[in-house]
Amino acid sequence: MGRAPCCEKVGLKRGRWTREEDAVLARYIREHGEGAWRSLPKNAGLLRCGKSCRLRWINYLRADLKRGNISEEEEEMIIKLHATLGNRWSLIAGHLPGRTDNEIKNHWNSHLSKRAREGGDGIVVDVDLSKLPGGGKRRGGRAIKATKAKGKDKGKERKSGKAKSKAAAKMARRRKEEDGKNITKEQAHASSSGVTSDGLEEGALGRCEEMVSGLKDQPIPNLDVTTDVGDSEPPKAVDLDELGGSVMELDHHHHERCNESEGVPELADQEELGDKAMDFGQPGCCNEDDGGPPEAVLLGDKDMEWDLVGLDESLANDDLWSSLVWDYDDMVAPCGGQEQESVLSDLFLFDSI
DNA sequence: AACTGAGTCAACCGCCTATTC
DNA sequence: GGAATAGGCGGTTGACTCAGT
Repeated sequence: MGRAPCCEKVGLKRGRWTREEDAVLARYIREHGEGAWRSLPKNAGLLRCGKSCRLRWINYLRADLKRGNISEEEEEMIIKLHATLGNRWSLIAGHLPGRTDNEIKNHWNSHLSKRAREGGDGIVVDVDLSKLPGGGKRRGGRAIKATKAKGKDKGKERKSGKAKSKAAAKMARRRKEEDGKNITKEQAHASSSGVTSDGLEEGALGRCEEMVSGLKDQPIPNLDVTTDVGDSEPPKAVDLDELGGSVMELDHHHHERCNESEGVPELADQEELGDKAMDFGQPGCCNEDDGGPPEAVLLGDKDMEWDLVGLDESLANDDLWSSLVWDYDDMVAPCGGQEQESVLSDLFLFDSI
């Protein structure tokens, strides 16, 4: 009964990851890059499921993670995005630099859901998906990433017609099943206000994502890095132009996950970075206990909070920079966040409705 | 000091889509 | 065209922590 496990689980270790395992995983990914998760444990010598490795990397070891408490600004953003997107945590996380879907999901379930139910502060963008083509729920699935195409079927952005209709039939069946069930108010709201089908993503929400991308393309007004980075500090936008040819010196004295014997990359690939050279300073200093202060990234004489394992990779593939799009100082206007709200409203105005 | 209940969060599970063969 | 595989997602679980009694 039941489906086969995602991988051979006999003899695999489960539960919390040890620091040694973290180090092995981080080093392997630094050397070989992300991907091939299924074969990764074997190749890296880890007694873990590939999925577990992926989760560990994404939720904990990745370079651009922002650790510490979720700030009030971030909470506001989560509430607003959730009102629009529903439980699509990965999408929400995509708009909160340094936060993972798991982290946001946990935070939501532990306190924000209650607060959202009670207070309902923040904007709610109501979108009745039943009025949209294929209004329904998108679950799981691999995000389409051009970079992943690697030359194979690059133009094939969506399913083939047949596969699509097959999946659509499946979804229809599923929706029919769900229609027969009693759903909670919250689920209903999420379903009606944000969750979407493939069709929608090509349409209205797809445009929404385009608008987000559009924002990303906008010149980011200022590089606001501080010397005092508390846990509650909102994420900051980074303008590469501001960096100019400056050297980013990465201080990792307090890196909580880096194994001393492994170290961190000393210098990112100059070709990848152009004139933005990165000096990682003394490699491999950090093997401290959990809970150490956040990482500092020195930009000339300025510090900013960051975690550093694999930062070179993030820089190389632009993921890091492309995710740093929200500048809260700019968005949260003195007049009570109206500007932020207007940005969000703009994001979710569907002219097709 | 011992117990308990609530809160937190890392990790797991099962299902999904995309891609490859 | 269909099966197999890989990877991504949201939901759920359970270990752990901590405040309250």
